[in-house]
Amino acid sequence: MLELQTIRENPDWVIGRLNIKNFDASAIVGQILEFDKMRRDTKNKLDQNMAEANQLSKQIGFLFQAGKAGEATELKNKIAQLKLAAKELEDRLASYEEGQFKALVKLPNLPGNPVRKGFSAEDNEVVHQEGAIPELYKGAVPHWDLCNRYGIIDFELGNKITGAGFPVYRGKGARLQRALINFFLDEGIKAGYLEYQPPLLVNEASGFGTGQLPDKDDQMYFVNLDNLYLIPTAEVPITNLYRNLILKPADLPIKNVAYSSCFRREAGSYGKDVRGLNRLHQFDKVEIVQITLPDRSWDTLEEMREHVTGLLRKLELPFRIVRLCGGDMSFASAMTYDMEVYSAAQERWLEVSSVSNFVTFQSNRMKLRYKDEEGKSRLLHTLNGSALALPRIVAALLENNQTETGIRIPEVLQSYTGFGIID
RNA sequence: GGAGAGGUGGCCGAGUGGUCUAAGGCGCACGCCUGGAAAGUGUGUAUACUUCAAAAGGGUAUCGAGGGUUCGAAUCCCUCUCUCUCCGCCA
Repeated sequence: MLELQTIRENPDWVIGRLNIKNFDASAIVGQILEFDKMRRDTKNKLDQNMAEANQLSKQIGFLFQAGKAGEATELKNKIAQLKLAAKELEDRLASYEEGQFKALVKLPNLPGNPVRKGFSAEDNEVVHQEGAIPELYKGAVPHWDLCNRYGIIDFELGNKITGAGFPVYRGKGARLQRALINFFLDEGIKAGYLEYQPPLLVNEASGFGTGQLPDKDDQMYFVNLDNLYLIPTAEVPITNLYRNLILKPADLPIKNVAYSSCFRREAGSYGKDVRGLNRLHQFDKVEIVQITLPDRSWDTLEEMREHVTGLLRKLELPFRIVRLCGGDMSFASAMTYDMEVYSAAQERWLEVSSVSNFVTFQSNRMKLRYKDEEGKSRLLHTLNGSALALPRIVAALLENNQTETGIRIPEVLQSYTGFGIID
């Protein structure tokens, strides 16, 4: 949620920035300013009204104590009139506040300075690429065929017990999952992150805090009986740990890492994008989250990008980093780097991580603040990134490392897997 | 699932209709005291909105949430919610 003050002070600038995200904000910004004026006018009237009523009430107390019941009755009538007016003012104030809030949560986050205007993934800017694209032997196949051949991931069994998008990992496939999770967590801890294990279900307030609710609730699984949502990413519970807090600058930065299963309905996806491990309803991910002072967040974004880069290097995967254009960025993000690995048998880049700076967008929703030198409350900045999401890493590892005699496991993982080849 | 007890400031905890502008304690900040520290001692210490050019100051709201009674509610009534204890079930 954007800060009201920003919109109030620079409405045209806000509209201009949102244009980079191809979002026409002029009508909504106009609405917000209109509601703001009415809200403040009404609040002023109501406050004056209540101040008068409060004062009269106090006088009645004294009059009763002094035994002057007659004068007290007179005042009572006066207060009754004030109350009547107050009720009407209160109702109006509430409707203005609601109108303003509803308009405010419709606005996406403003893109940061380096973000370019663009309409789709085509317009994203490749800022880095490294690692040799492997040349596979003749007869190399996509990962879903490999999974089948070596019996390590069973998509059919998942269909049987749950449905499409819920694969079953088996034998060395299961072991590889566990190895990757441990490797990613250990690397996070080495980089100074504190490990957490969050709940996999969250309440509505948490969904709102990180920006999944309202409006994107059709992307989350919902547990009807208890009004809980299955998390689409550990970002949601881990960031919301700090909801409604005022932190001390000395506590910052907060650096957390968490493994969790992630659940996504992925409504509307289809085709080759969803084949095999490319898009799942349930998958595993290690997530890094940072909370920083405002002047640190852009450097922190680069630091997090470096961390993820290091992981991809150690896994010996060819990868590239793209800076998302305005049109491809998420609702809540101010800037996002996508990390993509090359999947040699599918001959395409697969997104395995998204590292974003949300600046104050989430913290404003969560009321996550700190005290500055003057003792004023200010919003903190939140960031997060996948480090890393498993399925597409597994897809790339399987495809890129396949040989005629089996699938080679990268050196760095072998102490975790306990084996060097899948055959 | 059943029964009961609770939710008060950063924390603990008092408060059953008007001086609550929330006692007291702990913690924290800044002083005093001290050679330095501890102890002692003094002062200060919630959030949001709003008013104001700004600062100072002021106003309104907030004692889990929402509604109600009343001139007046932390306090009385209703609904919801969360926590704890016991029973049941159970990894």
